[in-house]
Amino acid sequence: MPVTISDVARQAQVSKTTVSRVLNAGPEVDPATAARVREVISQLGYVPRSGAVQLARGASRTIAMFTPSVTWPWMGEVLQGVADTVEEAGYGLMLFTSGGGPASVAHFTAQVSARAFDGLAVIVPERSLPAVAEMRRRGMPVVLIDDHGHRRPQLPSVATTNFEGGVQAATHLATAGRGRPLVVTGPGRFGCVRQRLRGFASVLEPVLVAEGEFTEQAGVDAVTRALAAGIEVDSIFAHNDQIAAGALRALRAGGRTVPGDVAVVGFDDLPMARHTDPALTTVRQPMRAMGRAAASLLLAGLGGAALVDEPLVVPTELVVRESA
Amino acid sequence: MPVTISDVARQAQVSKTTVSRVLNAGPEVDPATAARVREVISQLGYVPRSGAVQLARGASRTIAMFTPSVTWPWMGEVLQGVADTVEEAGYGLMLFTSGGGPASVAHFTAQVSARAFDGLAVIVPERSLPAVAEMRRRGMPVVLIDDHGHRRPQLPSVATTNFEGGVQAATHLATAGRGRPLVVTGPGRFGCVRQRLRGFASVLEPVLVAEGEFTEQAGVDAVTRALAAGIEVDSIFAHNDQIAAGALRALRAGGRTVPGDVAVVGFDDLPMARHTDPALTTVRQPMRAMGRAAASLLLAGLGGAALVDEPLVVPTELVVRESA
DNA sequence: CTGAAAGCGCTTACAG
DNA sequence: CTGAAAGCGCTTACAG
Repeated sequence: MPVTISDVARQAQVSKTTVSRVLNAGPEVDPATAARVREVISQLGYVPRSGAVQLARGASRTIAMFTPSVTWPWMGEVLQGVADTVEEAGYGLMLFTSGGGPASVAHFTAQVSARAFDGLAVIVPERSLPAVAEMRRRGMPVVLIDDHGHRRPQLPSVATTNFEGGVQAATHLATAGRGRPLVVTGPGRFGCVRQRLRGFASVLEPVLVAEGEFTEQAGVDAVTRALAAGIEVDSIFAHNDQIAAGALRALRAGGRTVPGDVAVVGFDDLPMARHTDPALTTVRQPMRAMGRAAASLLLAGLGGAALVDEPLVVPTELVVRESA
Repeated sequence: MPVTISDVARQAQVSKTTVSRVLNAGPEVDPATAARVREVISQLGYVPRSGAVQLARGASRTIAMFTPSVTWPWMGEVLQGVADTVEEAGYGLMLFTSGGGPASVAHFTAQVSARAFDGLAVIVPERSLPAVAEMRRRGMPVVLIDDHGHRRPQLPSVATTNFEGGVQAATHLATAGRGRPLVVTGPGRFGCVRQRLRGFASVLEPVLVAEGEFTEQAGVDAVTRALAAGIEVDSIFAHNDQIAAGALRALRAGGRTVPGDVAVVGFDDLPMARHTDPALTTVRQPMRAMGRAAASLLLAGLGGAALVDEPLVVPTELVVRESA
């Protein structure tokens, strides 16, 4: 029942070859013939079966995104950036998650082997990095979306300006006359943490540093401890918005006003940053733009462009709200 | 270079038919033969090309999710639920967005016609509902994820208990001795709004009602207005967490304590609900479970089960935190 | 400019 | 239990 290329050919009184040619804008077809074929195509509502095209061409015009989880606060933005770009190119997008453990990874790996897609955008997979590198080695075009400031010389990637983000935060604070900052960082093993700190310190010194997890509780703890120790600071640079939210809470509990007594700057610009009280001034990570960039890079690679291992860097941007 | 079924057949000294049979657990194959074939398969690392299988079988073992946007606060949860379920079934998942307007919808529609996937999970598409109904009519299995309490008798769907959610909020408040509630609703055209309100009022009466958008600003406005009018309430039921966040802010600005003077209950349980101050007590919409249910329904439908139009209902759940 | 034919890599009656 | 052959719906040299 579904219409095939043969139906179109018959109806238009040409060969399947010719139909295929007008479909794919192939070598010149007689304009009149082409018009007739196009007429029949739209009349019959013909759309080539993607499975057939895929088999004949050896390519699926589909790319995949592979990520540990899709529930992370900023993941929607990345995904939307990838989805928009992929769609504009007329490609399909497959989504895979590694959160289910080895079974998930195996499922994904099988789809790679099955050639279900032509290229792959990956959010730093920690554990499964070797697996991804292996896929690349076997010829699967890959680009990493690097949210942790890791350097992966062996893979093309898109990253953001963590050092510069630290500079932006510090400059804003310094301009406002703040000179006694506390920096509440994430775990030091992350490249982004070291870079943000170095950037910040390059503008504002000396800085007090408290290292912790990337959680709200860590922010509460660090600030509560500082207050208890009698350490008086006039500003806080939190390495992500959750830490900043915790800092806000601890400051309020400690009777400090924000930004009156203490100015607070976060990092990421999660959706929740607008909902804290006061609304958070923060260094925005351009997650959607990174998603777009990754997809563009990948698409360009599929189009024949060389995929270089030098990371493509999308800049951070300071978003000024009420907390600083 | 990539290994095909022919390679396996040759190496195992059987026909492609036999290889296919062990691959698909077809009619009994001699155990010894099967073992030998399996041996060769794993030795060669053979995985059937998905495009070829798709063409030969007329099915892609892939389902699609179609949604206006992937950046909505709870969308990650839905998507994760769908992704997990689909993965467990060994299916692939394609993702499409309608946010790009007509071009997006056209892109998606083309993929439907191209039979790029076997079934479809859809987040209420508002505008494009007719298009989706049309797809269903043409034989594409569809299940709706109904986040707005609409009734779509013509399509299978999964929904949640909006009425019961209202009951849960009211019961919690009533139990705590609150008797003068203000309900800040979303737009009355949404079924979920009417149901939540009716559920609430069935327990706690009379209720003051303020209707507005589903935004934080709407919450600020409604509560600010009420306070200015000298209306004294001891509790607020907000129809989503953003409204609740606005209410919290307005209450603080008005010098009221929460939950001391006024208890506040939200709806949704967005990630931000833990980060408000005080943390929000709210009626949790089981978005991940709804995603799982939708995918399960769809998969069952592909397996031959009848897809009934009666909505599958996943219950809400009250999450008690600090605000009430 | 156009077409016949082979081929992409599987699955599936049909025979045996 | 096993295989030869046709078929799924396209694309792509190769001829003309």
